[in-house]
Amino acid sequence: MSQTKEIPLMEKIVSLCKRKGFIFQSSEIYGGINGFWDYGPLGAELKRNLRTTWWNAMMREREDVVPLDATIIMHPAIWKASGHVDTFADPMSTCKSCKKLVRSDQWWAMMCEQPWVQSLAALVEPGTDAFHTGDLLKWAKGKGKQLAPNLALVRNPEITLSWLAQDHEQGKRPQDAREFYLYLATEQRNVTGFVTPCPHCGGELTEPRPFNLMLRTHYGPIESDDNLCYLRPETAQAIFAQFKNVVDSTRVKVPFGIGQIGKAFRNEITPRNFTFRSREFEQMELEFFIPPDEVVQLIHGNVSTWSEGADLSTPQPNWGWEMWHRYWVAQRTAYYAGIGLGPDVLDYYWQSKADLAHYARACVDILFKFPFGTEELEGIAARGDFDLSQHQKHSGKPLEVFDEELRAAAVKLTDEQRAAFITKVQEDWNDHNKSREDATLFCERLLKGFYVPHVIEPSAGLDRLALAVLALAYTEIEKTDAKGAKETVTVMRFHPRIAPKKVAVFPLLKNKPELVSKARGVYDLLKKHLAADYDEGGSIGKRYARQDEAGTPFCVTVDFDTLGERGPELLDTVTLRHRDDGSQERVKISDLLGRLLPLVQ
RNA sequence: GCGGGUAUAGCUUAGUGGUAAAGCUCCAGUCUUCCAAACUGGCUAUGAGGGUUCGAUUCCCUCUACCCGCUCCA
Repeated sequence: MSQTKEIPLMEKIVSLCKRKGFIFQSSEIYGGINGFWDYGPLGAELKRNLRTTWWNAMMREREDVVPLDATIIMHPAIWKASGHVDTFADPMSTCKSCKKLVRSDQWWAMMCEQPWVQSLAALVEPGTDAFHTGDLLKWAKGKGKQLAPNLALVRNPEITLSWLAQDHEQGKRPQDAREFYLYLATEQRNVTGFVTPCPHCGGELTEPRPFNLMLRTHYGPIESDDNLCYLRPETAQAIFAQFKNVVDSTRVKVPFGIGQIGKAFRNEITPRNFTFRSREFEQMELEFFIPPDEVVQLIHGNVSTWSEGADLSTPQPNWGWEMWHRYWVAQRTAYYAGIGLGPDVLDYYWQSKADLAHYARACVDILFKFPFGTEELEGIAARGDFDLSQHQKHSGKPLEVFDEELRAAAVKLTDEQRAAFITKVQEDWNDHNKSREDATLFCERLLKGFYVPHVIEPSAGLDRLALAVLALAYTEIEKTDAKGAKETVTVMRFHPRIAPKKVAVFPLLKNKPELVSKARGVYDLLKKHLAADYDEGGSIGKRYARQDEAGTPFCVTVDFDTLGERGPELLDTVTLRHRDDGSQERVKISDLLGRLLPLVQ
């Protein structure tokens, strides 16, 4: 069979996911539902394994992180405090001409970057809004035609400019540059009112429509505004909301973390790329609480900041936020390497100051090279004390911790040292646009031993990780069969730790009862400790191929040697076959678990 | 939400205004001593709803889902 066209890799992966039971479309028999995906038998195991690796690496194997499992629906005030009610309702406009989507809050910023706006700005006298109608007319017929073809000024310069002239005669002039562009975009002002121009082509933008990205529901049987609530758009906020309870119930001390794995929901505008962006997804989030640098300074007399090559292996008491942030990037990188995602498939994107949310100090995205592009797998943000402070403010409940060392250090300060410390904090905070009052209050509490911890947030998407792992595992091998015909076989090369099934057991032949019962026995032995599979259908080669597609790293075959037919030295030994190179070795049944368990755990 | 494309079995494809074909997969059996063997038999499909028509999988409309762009960033 000659392949007439090359099927894109992503389509092959989607097809395999369905065929083998990794991922199905949600509600498929009813036509499916946009942005929702189900995990089939193999996918459910795969995801569970990934979840477990995160849980173990982030919590079980550490002394300083504890878990939480909070509800999906929480008090709606949480989302007010976190800012999601506001920021997740971005109003958007569509251009009636070029159909592009524009976020209303970014309209002016986009405008300023456009060549047509910049070339127009050159015609307007800086600072005065003074301009020559002749210049504008000339622009409209020349540059404007190329740069902003759908702008009213370009399509119909005389009429458009007449409004400007008319207002001008009456002493009205555009208040600012923004309004100036509204004039230039408006042709029939008496009919349409002012038109907002599309930054891309100058065409007319629709009225902004709200895009609320949170899914809503109501608690209680009667729907009303009083019981409106949201399905959480992230798991993180529950951690902040329960921060105090965790601190009070577990004897944790800063620095420490709270981790959580759970579902989150976002009404994405366009779910896309298979499960990569879906409306219901699972997050694995850690909020790691650290002392503010000011606290570290006071207790230790210095703050360790990051420099190239700094040792990030073991946390130090004098680490500042920057070190902790880098530390978690290193930790997460090591985690990914441990499940097979090495440096060759990962990338990092350090957000620039302009990209950062206003409260964030730094954020790095860990990216994976997906078949459809290099996209985010996890974000690691240094969020300062924004979240806890917001909840402290909105709830009215103190979310500070008390640090005995801190108080002891503060007590030792002389009055001059205290004053100098406070002045220094006020200056530093001023540089970050924070008020002097806030700084003073912060110092007051701090010198008594109280502070609101800062947070480093490694936040990973489980579904994205599952997709990454599927994409990475997918391998096609060209084979030539006995007749010389070429065929392509698929092998899912999962890291053994995350493979859905660890081992499959076969009798060499299914019509020999002795082989079957022996193989069953081996299967019963293994399945108590490993995700194991038993198969006696088809030929031995077919069974290997089936397991290769499922990504099972090991197959065990019971043959006549196992029964001792060729002598006692091979009695109770089996063939252990390795997925990736097809190699085989002879292993005693009693040694199997000892061999396999270390490889898959 | 807007624009473009797609929709036939579990998968990959064929085909037709007159009741859908094939390969692979899957299941059962015969056989088979280690990488999708062979043989026999079997299950399974025109995304949903309307319209035109004597008759629609085929033509038209609507919806849904998927893919590509605008947008988004766990």
